Amino acid sequence: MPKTLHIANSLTRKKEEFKPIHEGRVGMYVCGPTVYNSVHLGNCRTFMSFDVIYRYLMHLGYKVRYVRNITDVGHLVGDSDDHDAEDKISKRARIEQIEPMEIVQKYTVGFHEKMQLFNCLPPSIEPRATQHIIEQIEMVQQIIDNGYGYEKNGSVYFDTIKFAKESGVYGKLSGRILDDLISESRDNLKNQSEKNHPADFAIWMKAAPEHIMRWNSPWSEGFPGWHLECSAMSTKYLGKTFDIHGGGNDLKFPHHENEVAQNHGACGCHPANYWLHTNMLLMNGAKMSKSVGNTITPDELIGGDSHLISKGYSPMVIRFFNLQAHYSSPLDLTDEGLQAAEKGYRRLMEANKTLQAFTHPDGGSDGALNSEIAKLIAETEEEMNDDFNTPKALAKLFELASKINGLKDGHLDWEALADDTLANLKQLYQSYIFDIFGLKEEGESGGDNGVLSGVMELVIDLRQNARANKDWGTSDKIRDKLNELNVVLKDWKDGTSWSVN
RNA sequence: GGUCGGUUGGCCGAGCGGUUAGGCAGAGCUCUGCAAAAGCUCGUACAGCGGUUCAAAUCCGCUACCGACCUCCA
Repeated sequence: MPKTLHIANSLTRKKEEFKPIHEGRVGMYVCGPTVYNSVHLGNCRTFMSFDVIYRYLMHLGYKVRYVRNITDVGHLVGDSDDHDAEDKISKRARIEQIEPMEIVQKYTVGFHEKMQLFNCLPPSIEPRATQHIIEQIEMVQQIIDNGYGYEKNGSVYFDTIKFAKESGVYGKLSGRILDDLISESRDNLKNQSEKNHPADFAIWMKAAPEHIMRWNSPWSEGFPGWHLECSAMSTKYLGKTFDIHGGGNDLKFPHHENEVAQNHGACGCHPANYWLHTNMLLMNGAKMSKSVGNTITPDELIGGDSHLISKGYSPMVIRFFNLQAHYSSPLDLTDEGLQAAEKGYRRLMEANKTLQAFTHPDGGSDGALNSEIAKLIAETEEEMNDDFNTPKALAKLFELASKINGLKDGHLDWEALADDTLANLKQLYQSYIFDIFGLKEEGESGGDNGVLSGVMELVIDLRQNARANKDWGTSDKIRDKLNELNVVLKDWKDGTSWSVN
């Protein structure tokens, strides 16, 4: 387990020590959503994963500039380089019979709501493609000037084959083999319209007459290619070369590969030192897709409004569920798995409440328990340094939960625990659960001015009297009735605690 | 078809050469008026077949399944 942060770099396919370009600072770019529809649950997983990465980098003391774009133009339906292909936003606008920018607004707002629900921190900058048309046009020009772009009938294409041959870079990220790309031409050269080669891709597209979203450019009235926005905006806000580029692994090809090509083509340098790819969210063993019939929206998952699940799961349970798997592994969403996560989440939160309420009876000494706990604390940190291993770090927190419960239970001896170890443990739990994992307490009404707790104190007191008189009828009635109201009573040796479910 | 990756106990999911992952579920016990919670103990694993090694879930080969990408996708 490493003492310093190590990251699995998709570019090199190796785990490497993380070294930022500028000491103490990190620039991170993550491909955001195309806002033509409600957010896909898979999007949420990716952004939750990067949220934890963002939070952990800050925890390590880095000043992080986290850029996550909003794609609001250029993403086409179907064949991406076909003039008749429709822009995703435009298409939706036509269906809903409103302006494209109304679509963008509507689904951007919806996206932000979901991000907030899942407790994802907003990125430092959230640039939109339509706000950076000028930068994109400039980049197209640079690519042309450097000999990697060519214009045909108002559209501009990236000369992939030329770039691939000259740079030796193309295909590195996604593991494509250059020969395969080149030989592709024999198969479908015939039906290519304007491109010199099927592997070439549009960086500027001339708009068909009926195309609504269009801007003036030196080549035509048109719109930028999808891959271009990320190159242009990452360069603008993070520089020509920055630290981390992230996204779902389904973007590796062609999106990220083409992004790399564009950056090289424009400025002759590699955009990011470390590439991170999150893996897919599966539903009952397969990637969610409409044809398989295993899709579920965030709202349906939370509301329990789907035949795929037996009940609704809260956003924090879903977040916890996500933390139990490594970001680079596929995660299978199942009803049983979610139920397990729900209980695990509660157990962890309960342990934290117990822990934070601890006061050390007497300054303990350095016993076996002390070193055991100190070791687990250190290991938690090291697990996160190992490529953000949240499931492993979480496992350590659970091992610590046993210790916490043991102390509360009287099973473990306070004498064997030193004051500063307890303080460290409190600090660890607090920062991991809330700051790094981004979990939070749920179902807390708040703002009742302590009325509820006052009432509960009274009720528990009355019930305590009944119990003292062995009036089990009354005491059980109170407990049962409260249970119906989702208030759970637990009788401990030294009193009764309550919580709202 | 091509290219990657995966196959771990009832379920989810870590580990990637020697050591308990963890969560959930299950069994027994302790505590308790009962319950809940908690604690203690326990069981069932590394797809199959070969190989390398003192030692393999972990490395290599083959086979069988599964998935992703190759076309829009987080």
